[in-house]
Amino acid sequence: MSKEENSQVVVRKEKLAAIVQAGVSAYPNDFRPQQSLAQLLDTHGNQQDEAILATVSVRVAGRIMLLRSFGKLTFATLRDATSSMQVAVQRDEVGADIYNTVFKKLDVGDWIGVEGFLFRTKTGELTVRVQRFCLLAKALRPLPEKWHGLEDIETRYRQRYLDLIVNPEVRTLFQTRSKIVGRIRATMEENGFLEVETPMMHPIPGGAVARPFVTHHNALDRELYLRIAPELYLKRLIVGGFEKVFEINRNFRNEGLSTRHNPEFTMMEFYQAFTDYHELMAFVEHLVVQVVQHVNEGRLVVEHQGVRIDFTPPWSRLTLQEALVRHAGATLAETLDRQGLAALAAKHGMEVKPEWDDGALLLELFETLVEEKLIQPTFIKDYPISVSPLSRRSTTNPEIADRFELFIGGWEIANAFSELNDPQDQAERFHAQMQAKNAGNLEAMHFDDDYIRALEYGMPPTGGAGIGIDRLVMLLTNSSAIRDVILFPQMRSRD
RNA sequence: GGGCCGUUAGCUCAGUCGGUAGAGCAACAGACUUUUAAUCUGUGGGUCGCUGGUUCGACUCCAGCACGGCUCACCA
Repeated sequence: MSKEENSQVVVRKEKLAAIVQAGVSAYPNDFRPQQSLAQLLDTHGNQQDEAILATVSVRVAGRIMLLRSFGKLTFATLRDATSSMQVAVQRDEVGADIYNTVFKKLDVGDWIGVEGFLFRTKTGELTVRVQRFCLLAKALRPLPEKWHGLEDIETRYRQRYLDLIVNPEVRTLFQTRSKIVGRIRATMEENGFLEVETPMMHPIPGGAVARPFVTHHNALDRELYLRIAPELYLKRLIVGGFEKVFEINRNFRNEGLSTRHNPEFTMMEFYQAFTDYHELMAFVEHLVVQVVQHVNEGRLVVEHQGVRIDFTPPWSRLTLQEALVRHAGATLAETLDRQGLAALAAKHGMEVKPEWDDGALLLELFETLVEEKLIQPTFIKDYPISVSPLSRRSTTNPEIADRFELFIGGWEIANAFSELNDPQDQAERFHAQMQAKNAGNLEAMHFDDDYIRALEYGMPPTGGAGIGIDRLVMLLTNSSAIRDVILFPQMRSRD
C-alpha cells in the first residue's frame, strides 16, 4: 500500500464520491459564518437559561476534530481559528436522509458549516443544536491520532500545517512571534523610525562577515547574491537624508544548519543619525523590555529551558576584557596584550591560529570562554577594530571600535555600533577585508565602491543596530531549536 | 563535515535468544438520542527507511546509503 493511496484515503475518496453522488457539493464557497466560536463562547458561556439559549441563532464553521456518534445522535467537536465548540447533530432534526447519506460520511478533519440554536447538554456544556449543516471541504487524509497528536519532529517541520492542526501550542507560539514582531515595529514607529525595504538581491554581498548564496539573473546575465545583511543599504538611506530607518526582513547565509542557525533568518536592523552606541544600548534595552512585557503579561522574568532570565533594567555592561576577567577567571593583565592573551588561550587548551591578530584572538577567547555564560541580559562593549570593519573608531583609542553586542541566554541577540562615516577609513577597512579574502577567508567582505562613494557624499554621525528576531522569539517562547520558531525551516529534500 | 542515537500499520509505540510482526487510536461492519479521548461486538490493514552481505532462515547481526534528532566544528 503506497503512502499516497493508503486504505484510509481510499475510503475517504469513496465517501466523497458518495456525497457528490447524492447531489451535495463537496467544496462549496457560499457559506459565511455569522460568528466565531470564541464569540459564541464569550457571549453565551455564562448563560444558564435554556429558554434564552434556544433563541440564539447560530451559524458557525469549523474543522471536525472529534466525533462521538450514538446512531441517531452525533456529537462533534468543531474548531475554528478562535476556539473549539461542541455541536450536536440529531437525525430527526436534520432529516434522516441527509443524516445517513451525507453526515454519516463525514470524518475527523472535514470542514463543515452548521446552523442552529444553542443549548446545554446534561453535563452542562454549551452546544449547538444543529438544524442544518453543510460540508465545506472534505479531508482525504486522516489527521494524526487524537491523543498523542503529531510527535515526529521531522513530519512536524516538513508538514507544518499538520503540526498546526493537531498541536495547539504551535499555533500559540507563532501568534507570539507575530506579537513580538508587531511590538518591535510599533516601538520603532513610536520613536519616529521609518520602515523601509532594501534589496534582497545584492550585486555585492555586504554588511556582514559571512558566506552568501549566489544566484544568476538571466536578463542582466550576472551573478547576484542573496543578502547577508541590509546594513550598507540602510546606511545609504542615512546618507540620503533619512535620519531614522529600520527594516525587519530576512538575511541569507550559506553556512551550516544547527539548532540556532537556519539559512534564512530574520533580522531587525535600524539606523539613527546623531546618536552613538552608548545611547543605542539604552534604546535596545528599552525596546527589548517593551517586547518582553508585551508577550509575558507585563512581567520581566522569563523561564527559558529551565533557566530564569531577568530582563529588569539596567542590564550589565562589560568590556570584552572585563567579561574575560569576570566570567573566565582571567586576570586583567592577561587580557591586555598578545602575550597575556596567548597564555590565556594556552591555559584553556585553545588553539591559536596564526592568521588571528590580537583583536581576533581576544574575540575568540571571549566567544569560547564567556559567551555561553552570559545568561542574564548583558551588553559587551569595546570590540577590537580588526573584527569590526564597519564600526567607528573610538575617539580615545583608535584600536577599539565604538561597538557593543547584547547577549541573553548565552546567545548573541544584538550587534550595534557607532557607524564608521569616514570614507577613507572605510576604504582602508575594505582593503584589509579583501586581503583576508585573497588569503582564503571565504567570509571576508567585498570592496563596495558605491558604498564608499555614498560615504564620500557625507553620512551624518550615526548609530545602528541589528537584532536577531528568531533568537529573541526562542528566548520568549522557551524554544530550544530555531526550527521551532520558523514556520517552514529548511530541510533536506527527501526522495 | 565528525561523533552518538533513531527510522516497524494513517498516528503513537511494543517486538525477548535470529525462526516471516503486535497493541492503542484511526479505518471498516454492526448496536446505541446527552457524549467529552463516548462505550460495546466483530473485521481488515505491513516492501519492518533503502541496497547489499552473513545465515537453512534477518524487523533482529554486519556494511554502505538516505532522512531525522542531539552534539562538536563554522556562524547570527
